[in-house]
Amino acid sequence: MQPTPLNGSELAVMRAFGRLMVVMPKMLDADLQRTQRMSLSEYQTLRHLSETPGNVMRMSELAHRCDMSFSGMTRLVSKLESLGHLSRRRCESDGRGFDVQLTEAGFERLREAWPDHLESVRRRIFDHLGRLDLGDLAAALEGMNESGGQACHSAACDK
Amino acid sequence: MQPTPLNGSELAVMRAFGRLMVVMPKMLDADLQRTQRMSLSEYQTLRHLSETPGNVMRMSELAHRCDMSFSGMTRLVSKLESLGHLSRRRCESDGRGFDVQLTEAGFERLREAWPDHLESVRRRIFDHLGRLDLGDLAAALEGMNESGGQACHSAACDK
DNA sequence: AGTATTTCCTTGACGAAGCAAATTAATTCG
DNA sequence: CGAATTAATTTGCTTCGTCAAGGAAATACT
Repeated sequence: MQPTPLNGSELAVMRAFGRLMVVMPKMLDADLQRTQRMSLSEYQTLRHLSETPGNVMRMSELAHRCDMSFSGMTRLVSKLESLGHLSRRRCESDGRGFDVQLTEAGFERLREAWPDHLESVRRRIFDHLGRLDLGDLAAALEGMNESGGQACHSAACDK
Repeated sequence: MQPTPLNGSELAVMRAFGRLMVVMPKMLDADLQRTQRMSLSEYQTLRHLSETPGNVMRMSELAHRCDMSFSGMTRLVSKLESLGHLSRRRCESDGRGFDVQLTEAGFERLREAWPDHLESVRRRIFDHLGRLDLGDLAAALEGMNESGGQACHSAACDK
């Protein structure tokens, strides 16, 4: 009672994709760790902050964008705060929340790290796209990301 | 001194890809966990065993194929052994090594799990490929997997 | 106003997986 | 053959990130 079997190419894609999911995050993380002594999640956190107006975001929003649980984000932010890359202060309009603000040092750290990260991404990903159309690929990847049904990790379900 | 900046589509691909690396493994794992009470790495381990002649493999070989460290594989195999999905016995030709053998029960478990996993992969991945050519995609993914420079996690460097 | 509910974040406990060191077996060398 | 070296796993310890529970502020209800 197979739900429609796979043909040759599909099987190849499935295998390669399966492996990629395991290996690619490790490679990108290892590259960043090696060249910049920084983890991929730290990088992503700083990047998201840097891309928001004012470089300030609520914890929840940040966790959401980074696809992490609230608790995971609390821990990561604590670490980045101790490194001086960002600061956390109670939100004025809502005393329950916290505003996370990218510091100048954090911004500097990001500027310092991104060329290496970009090089890593280029070498590990872009250099292998071959004939694939970038627009089609972007659309496909975005579709996958939205395939929702939420893994139920990721922020939404920490509580 | 940017190492060649990204154009629009490239940026979109990079962002989507970055997110996918974080989210997709969680989604596939959560799907399998929900429908089959099994983790993705358990599944992959059983699958690799099932695809080898005789359904036997050395620990190191298995770790290598699953892109896990030796230690991680030792623990995973211990768990699967306690579940009766596989058995481990000293290798005859080399007393240092162990042969891991998929049991009939393990094989059955895999047969039971794969339709759900396939459905999950189909829904999360294949349903979003749009115009992408499967052959080109497979080639690209394989290229990325080989982008080597080993993350240095993954088996090779556990020691 | 006073209590109940909900929201936002933090903390505690835990599991998965990695690295480094330890273990035991095979091999190489003198 | 016995010591030194190399190989295949395992065990100890640490880190990352999740879930479950808790605390404090805001909101809703009476």
